[in-house]
Amino acid sequence: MISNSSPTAAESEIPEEISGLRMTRQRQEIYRTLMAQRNHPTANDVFMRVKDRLPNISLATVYNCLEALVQHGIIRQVNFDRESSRYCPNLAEHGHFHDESTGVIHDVDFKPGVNLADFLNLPPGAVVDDVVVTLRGKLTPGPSVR
Amino acid sequence: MISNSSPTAAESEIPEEISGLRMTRQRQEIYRTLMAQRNHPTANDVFMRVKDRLPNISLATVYNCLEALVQHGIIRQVNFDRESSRYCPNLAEHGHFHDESTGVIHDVDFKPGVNLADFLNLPPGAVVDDVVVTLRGKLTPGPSVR
DNA sequence: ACAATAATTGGAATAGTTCTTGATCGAAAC
DNA sequence: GTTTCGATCAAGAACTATTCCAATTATTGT
Repeated sequence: MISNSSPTAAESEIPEEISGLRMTRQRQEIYRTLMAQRNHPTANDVFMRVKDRLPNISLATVYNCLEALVQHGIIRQVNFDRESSRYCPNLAEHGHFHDESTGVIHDVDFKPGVNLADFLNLPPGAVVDDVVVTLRGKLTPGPSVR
Repeated sequence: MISNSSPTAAESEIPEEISGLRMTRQRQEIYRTLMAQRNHPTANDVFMRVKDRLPNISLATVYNCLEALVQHGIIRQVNFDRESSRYCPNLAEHGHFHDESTGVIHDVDFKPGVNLADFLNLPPGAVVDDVVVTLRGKLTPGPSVR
């Protein structure tokens, strides 16, 4: 559901400037591209998609813009093992499930109210700033209820 | 505790052959190296450490051996973002906490009896083969009780 | 509009890892 | 004991994703 769904009008709103980040044409188009097709594209995927609207953009700029957006908390960078980084405009804290049959990456939300310490034996004194949860497996068709 | 602790005698036992993997001198030494200092070394770290005993080993062989050991489930490969892969002889399912102040990586065990579905809204029909949990943060000294 | 600052480009550079090739090793057959 | 054959090893080349660099261009404040 979440992965690859179309953005709502509200989600597509691109602020003129966010906490000191200049919203240049390139950054806008890259952000728009991520929102339009939320299937966790790589930098190169974004590069190819955004060329439609910005034929002169360079891959370096795509990397620069993606990093700027990540730094300002507007998008998230997602890594699977040592594969190319992927980018995701879902800002809610969430994990990812990589379906090995189709290659599709699904967002996985945390159940509300759960705490890290509920299921992990953290080292004493650990203050956690960032949590990454990545799952790999298969999505069985299963009996679809309708 | 777990991270960087010395191995017990039992843990150091290196089987002659495991599920079709020939335990060559190089693979033995690399495995021994991982067990001796369990602080999640990179391939290059392993390369440098193992040169003491195998002065002629090549980095390519270290990569080959590490991959062979990973493929046969004898060690685990752990990745942090796009940094170099690190290798870990702790086979128990566990996550990692990366202490940003010291750079030390601590193993983090799952609490016994917890289930993925207890804290994640998995997509329906998902069969999870592999779970990666990575935490980033700081280890505050805290009031040490003694 | 103008100066100052920041972003973009295209190509070169880098780092980590994988690939290729020929040499070597080891187990089993002869 | 020698031969055979596949697996492993070493060295370096190649590859890929990403970053860096220097020159150009865009954006913002005055």
